[in-house]
Amino acid sequence: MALRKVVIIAGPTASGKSQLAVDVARACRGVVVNADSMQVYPDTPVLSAIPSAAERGGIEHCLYGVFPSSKNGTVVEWLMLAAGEIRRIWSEDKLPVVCGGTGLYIDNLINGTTPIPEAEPEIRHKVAEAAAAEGIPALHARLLTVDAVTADRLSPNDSTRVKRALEVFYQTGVPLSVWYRRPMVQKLPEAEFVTLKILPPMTELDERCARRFDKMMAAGALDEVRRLKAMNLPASLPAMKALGVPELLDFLNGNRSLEEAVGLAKLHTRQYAKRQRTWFKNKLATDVVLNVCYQGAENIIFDVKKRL
RNA sequence: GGUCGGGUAGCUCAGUUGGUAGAGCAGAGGACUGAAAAUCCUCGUGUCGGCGGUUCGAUCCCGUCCCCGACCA
Repeated sequence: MALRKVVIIAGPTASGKSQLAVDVARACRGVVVNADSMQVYPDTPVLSAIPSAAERGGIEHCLYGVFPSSKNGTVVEWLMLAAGEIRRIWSEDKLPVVCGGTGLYIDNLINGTTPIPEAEPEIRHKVAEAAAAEGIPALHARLLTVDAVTADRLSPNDSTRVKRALEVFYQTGVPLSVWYRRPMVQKLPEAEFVTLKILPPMTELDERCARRFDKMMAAGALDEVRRLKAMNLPASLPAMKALGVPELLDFLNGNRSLEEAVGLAKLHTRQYAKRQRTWFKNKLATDVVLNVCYQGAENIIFDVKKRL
């Protein structure tokens, strides 16, 4: 099987990855593929920083806004779509340039996932109800009786993972830790990844996050949230958790001043950037590292190009 | 000017019936395989407003001064 190249561009929010992706794509006959868990939803283009037509500069982009905001998208669904797009791009003799800030998506694309049957909605619902009624530590105690290995690994407060582990057990009758002993399956075994990460110092990111949020406000972020609010979606949906959405909703509902909402949104953006930085710094093997935010640099493009 | 509250970690505050103090937030670092812009873990010495006094010992009690807030003049 011939190896095919995929360029991965990873970095924290506001580090300039979208621009870098376009520049790489332009230099290498590329198509940009979104790897961002929020940019898959179409209703917050401003707040989730989906590249505008001008920013795309005539380069083809895909997987932006592909899920309705009412949907609870998952990594695996994204992986299937991404694998499909990447193969299509190859078939057109072009270079896939995967760009995004969601470490989990990129990690799973490169390293694969363990195939586990999907939990039925009724089971997920039951677990969610139990969590609300009894609290996460109680669920963790229950997990301990059916999957001690996973329970030991997890904090009793880790709602996302404790619920997931229980869902898997209730759905399949097999503990998650047993599933994880099986080999991971790669969605694109024929791919060879060229990985590029942007890791700017936090001081630089801090400034850029704040400035960018001001730009988002000027670009109509508040109207965007007003429209989203009118859709009446449950607050638990991922699309409702995009940075800036909960904060601006609080303002629209009269629960905090606009100034306060903006301040909090900037803070949360910064904290998120920090988490992304940690993931990419420690967990993502990398071919090329850029230690400042990308603002155009030919040598980086050249560096990527010679690895293709 | 008077009375009453307050002045404790970067911020908001708790507390010590006198044995030099602790939460939340912020900050730093970290984890991460099906909601991941999610979720979680670790990290807390600061003249306890200043100066005196009482005491073996004061952030805590007393005096005095300074600052903030409310009310009364």
